[in-house]
Amino acid sequence: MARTVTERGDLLAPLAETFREHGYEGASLSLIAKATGLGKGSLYHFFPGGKAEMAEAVLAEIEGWFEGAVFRPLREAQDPDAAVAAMFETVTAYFRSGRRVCLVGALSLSDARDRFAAALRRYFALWVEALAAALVRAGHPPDGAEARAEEIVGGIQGALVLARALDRPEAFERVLAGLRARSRAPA
Amino acid sequence: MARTVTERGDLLAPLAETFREHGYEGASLSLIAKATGLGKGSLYHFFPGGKAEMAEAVLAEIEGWFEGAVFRPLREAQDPDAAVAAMFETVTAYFRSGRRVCLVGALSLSDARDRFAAALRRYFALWVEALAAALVRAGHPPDGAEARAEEIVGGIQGALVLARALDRPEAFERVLAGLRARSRAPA
DNA sequence: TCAATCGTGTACCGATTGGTACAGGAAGTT
DNA sequence: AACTTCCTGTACCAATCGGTACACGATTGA
Repeated sequence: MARTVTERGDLLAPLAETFREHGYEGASLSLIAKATGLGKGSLYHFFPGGKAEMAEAVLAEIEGWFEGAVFRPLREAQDPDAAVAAMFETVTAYFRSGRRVCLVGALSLSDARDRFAAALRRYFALWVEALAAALVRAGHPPDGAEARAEEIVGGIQGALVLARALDRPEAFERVLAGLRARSRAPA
Repeated sequence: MARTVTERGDLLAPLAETFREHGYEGASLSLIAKATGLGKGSLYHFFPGGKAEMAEAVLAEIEGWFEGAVFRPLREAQDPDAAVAAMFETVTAYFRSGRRVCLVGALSLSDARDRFAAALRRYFALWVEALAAALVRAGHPPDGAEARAEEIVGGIQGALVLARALDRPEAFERVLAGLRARSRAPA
């Protein structure tokens, strides 16, 4: 049979997109096979644990991407306010202005939440923690910083829900603009 | 065979809970049968359209409940600021302080979004519209009112995502308290 | 009392699910 | 050239999916 020498890493992107579009339960193996162009044999070769292992791998890759592109800059940037601004830009691009679903958020509301509870919690905990630290360094009062960070991270997730339900991507950008304005350092 | 004379309306509550817990795809007919205590024969007697008709009925009932308990009070209350406060209390109770999922929001992120697009859009559009009207009557500047309403409704949805992912219901109440504070009439 | 209607459970349908088994070809090693 | 490892597609599995058919019992009205 033909051999294409696929790398496991190359599968993560189409896998993620399939899970985003159809959810965990809805992403059937035949859909996954179509998206990756691989048969079941190859899929089970790379992911012996089946669908669950595929989803775990995707979640790990997402967390890694956010760690490098969002969380670490928030924690370490020299100008924390600029880092917060960059976060909004990065997130807007990542979610395609509200047209793309957050897989972590979608899984959190779904049936599969319990199965991936640890990964889901870690993703949001890291985000809130990093953002709260940046807000404090930018001059926000420390005691309210975590609550404010939760509000912003939650607000982004809610904006995705709203934009998708209303089928109006501009609502996403508008809500994010409001969140950004309010995250500026207070006078 | 035994006849229990079930009413169609009595089925909506267990149906809604099943869809909330397992999503649309995940709510199998056997789960639904167990939750309602009815066999397939009875279910298809009340809902000839099958699962899709059950979900439509549940969404219609949810919209009706929110119309009476949330949307109309926002539109018609004599004290609009008190109506906004009441909305936060009603919503907190309805979502069991973040332990209960918003079915409309969850469906919006799921595979089933396209199928129920009209109902999902209407629910959120009604909510944003009613809230924006209340904010204006409470003294908020009219040009930013819809954006602010979107931010609040989205914020509630995001708080549900966050509380569920973090498995920390108090995060829901904390975010809602912040939203409430910011929805007060400006000086 | 008899017939019609309404609810109901069970059996069944084809299709699809996630997962396994395996044969076999391509590439690399010796 | 023989051998091994890796990757691949196909065939197959039991289980479950949403949905249909239908027969039976209870209720109701005449």
